[in-house]
Amino acid sequence: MRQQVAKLAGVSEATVSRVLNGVGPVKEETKQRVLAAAAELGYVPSALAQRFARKKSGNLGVVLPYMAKVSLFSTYYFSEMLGGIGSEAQARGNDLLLLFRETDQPRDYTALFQSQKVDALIILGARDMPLDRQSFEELAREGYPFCVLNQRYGERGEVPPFPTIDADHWSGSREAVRHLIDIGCKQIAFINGPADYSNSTDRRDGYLSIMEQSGLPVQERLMLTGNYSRKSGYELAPHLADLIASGQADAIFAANDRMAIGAMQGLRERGLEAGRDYALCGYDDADAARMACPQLTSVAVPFHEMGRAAAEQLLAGEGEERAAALSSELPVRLIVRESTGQYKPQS
Amino acid sequence: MRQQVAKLAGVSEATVSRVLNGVGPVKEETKQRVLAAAAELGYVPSALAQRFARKKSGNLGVVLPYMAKVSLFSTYYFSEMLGGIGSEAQARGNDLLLLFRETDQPRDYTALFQSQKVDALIILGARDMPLDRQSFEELAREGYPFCVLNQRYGERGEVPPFPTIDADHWSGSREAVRHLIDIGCKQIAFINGPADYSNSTDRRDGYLSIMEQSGLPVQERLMLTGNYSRKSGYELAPHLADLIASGQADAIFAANDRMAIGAMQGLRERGLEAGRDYALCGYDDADAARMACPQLTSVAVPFHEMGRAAAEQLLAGEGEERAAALSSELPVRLIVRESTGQYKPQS
DNA sequence: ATGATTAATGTACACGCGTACATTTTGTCA
DNA sequence: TGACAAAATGTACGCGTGTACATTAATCAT
Repeated sequence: MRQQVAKLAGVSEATVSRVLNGVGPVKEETKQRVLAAAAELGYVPSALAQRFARKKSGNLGVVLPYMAKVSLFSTYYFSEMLGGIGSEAQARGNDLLLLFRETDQPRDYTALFQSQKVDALIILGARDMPLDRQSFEELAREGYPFCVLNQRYGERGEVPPFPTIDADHWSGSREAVRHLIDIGCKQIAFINGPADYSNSTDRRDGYLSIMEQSGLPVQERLMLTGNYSRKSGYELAPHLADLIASGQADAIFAANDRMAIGAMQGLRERGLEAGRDYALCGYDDADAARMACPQLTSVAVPFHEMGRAAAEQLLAGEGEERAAALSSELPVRLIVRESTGQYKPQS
Repeated sequence: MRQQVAKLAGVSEATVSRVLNGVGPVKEETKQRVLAAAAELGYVPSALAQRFARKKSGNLGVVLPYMAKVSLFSTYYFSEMLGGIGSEAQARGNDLLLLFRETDQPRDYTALFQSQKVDALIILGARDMPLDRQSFEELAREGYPFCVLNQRYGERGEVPPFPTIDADHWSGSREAVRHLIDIGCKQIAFINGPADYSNSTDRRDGYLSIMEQSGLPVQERLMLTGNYSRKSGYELAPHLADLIASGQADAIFAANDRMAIGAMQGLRERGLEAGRDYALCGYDDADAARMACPQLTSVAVPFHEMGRAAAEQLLAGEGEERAAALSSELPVRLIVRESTGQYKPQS
């Protein structure tokens, strides 16, 4: 096929290749002839052969947990990140390879590189567990380019053991709780997610930090745990209702919007309304926050930008600076809506 | 690398290839020697070279509209389908190649095949527009394996001009409206989406069909149009509020959950509550339906199964039957919840 | 024991590109 | 005009597989 183009243009195959790749010195007139011939014959180079010859797959792999039935994660979360990754990858001429990982059944990431299926890897929905950590350490040891999103390893502030792009959930949590305190709440219940997400521990630390800083006592019975699903928030409602009804809680800060909405629904069944009987703040600012009944005060996380930044960092060419490692913790922003906006605790 | 394995196992490279691919007769003992040698050396075949040699990319392409800022589509919709496609592709050893298409800027689908980037293609979020149609007709003409999801071309009941997998939205719409009629509603407003989705026209036809069948007059002023976004539903609220307040409407059927929720929110601002002052039914049964304030009656669409079926159909090997074309219209199911369940119109 | 059949393995090469290197053409300066 | 550098193009080959075909080893029926 390329041969036919070469013949039609009256040049060698090598020149065809040079023209199509814009490499090496080529006479303008020759270039036009080749281009015309290629168009004439409808020649499209085989990406398979190109990649094989270049020894580059041209693929950016994206690993995401496969949520069979229950979706613990918000689809918002992933589609935002995917969008960011996709736009950057596309701009740089890379394709996106989607890799589902069954939960607790981690894929062999190194094999993805060894088989040259991907040139770089972005991992979503990772947790801080021995198995995950081990995989990532191996990747780092072998020097493969990869990046874990929205998850931190190692202590906050320290230089991470491998590339990650996270958001500043500690500050986000502080801002959320500070807002609750600002509007007069004093007994703030906290629904966190599983501790094997740094997301969860960071939010807990932020909560504890601002509570202490504000001179409010931290009470064990106000610290609850769900699994980031709506249902888990819903199931905590009976307990929360007791706390609120007995005056032991006047606000709820949930580690994500889905749990916040679940709790809200459960509390409504018990006659308690967010924004009236208690203040409620979620996290993530998913579209669900705007769909909720009293619209949800929440913390907006730049998922899209996180994805974009990760892709940029991984696909950055030779010429570009690798200044990414610094800003690997992106800022978040509190969005105040009805679920806290109209609430006034009866001090 | 493969050479080293061959040497270590004391065989030729061809035998290594045979063992690893399980092809041709190989003595058991030889097989074990080769496997041991491969494991010993940590040999992983290059997918790049394999695909090049086999002239198969091993990729199933998935085209989805890139929603820059506004997300007209529910992420639920796409992530469900993606999940279905992914599980089936993974089971068959294919990779998923994600291809974003900027709205109104269609990619050259044939080039994807010509460049051998994909072996088959699934298209999500397509519309019935000249540009889309043209692309698909070309694909069909060239004989490339592809499938359009949740969109129909040609008349209902006719054999489609190219492979599609759709759900029976005509019946879904009928069921939804029939339910509204069953609970006593007589003046049912209908918020539809843009007419260039067969989804929309099918729902409209279903609406008209059941209204007529039930002897209810169809009134122009009750037929509204949004663009499937929450906002578009919200913006119709003033008009809807007038209709309801003046007794000209007692129910709303929205073509998706997001518009339903938008309308519900707008109506709430005007003192009208779904399930109390009017009945409300959405469509899609997205997770948002369960998060909404009165939980939303909706029509569940088997997005996951649609994706799975499409992938199955496209990746079906030689041995398997190609019995898919028949059942290209999957059934949907009405899910009754609070937004209609408790409503009793004052007849 | 011998030929015929089949199993097991080896040899050789194509796949379609990119590119190092060799070669030819063009341009420049004296 | 000739010598030389630079630009333009051609030639040749490697990339790592899969596999058609050739070859050798094993099995079996007679």
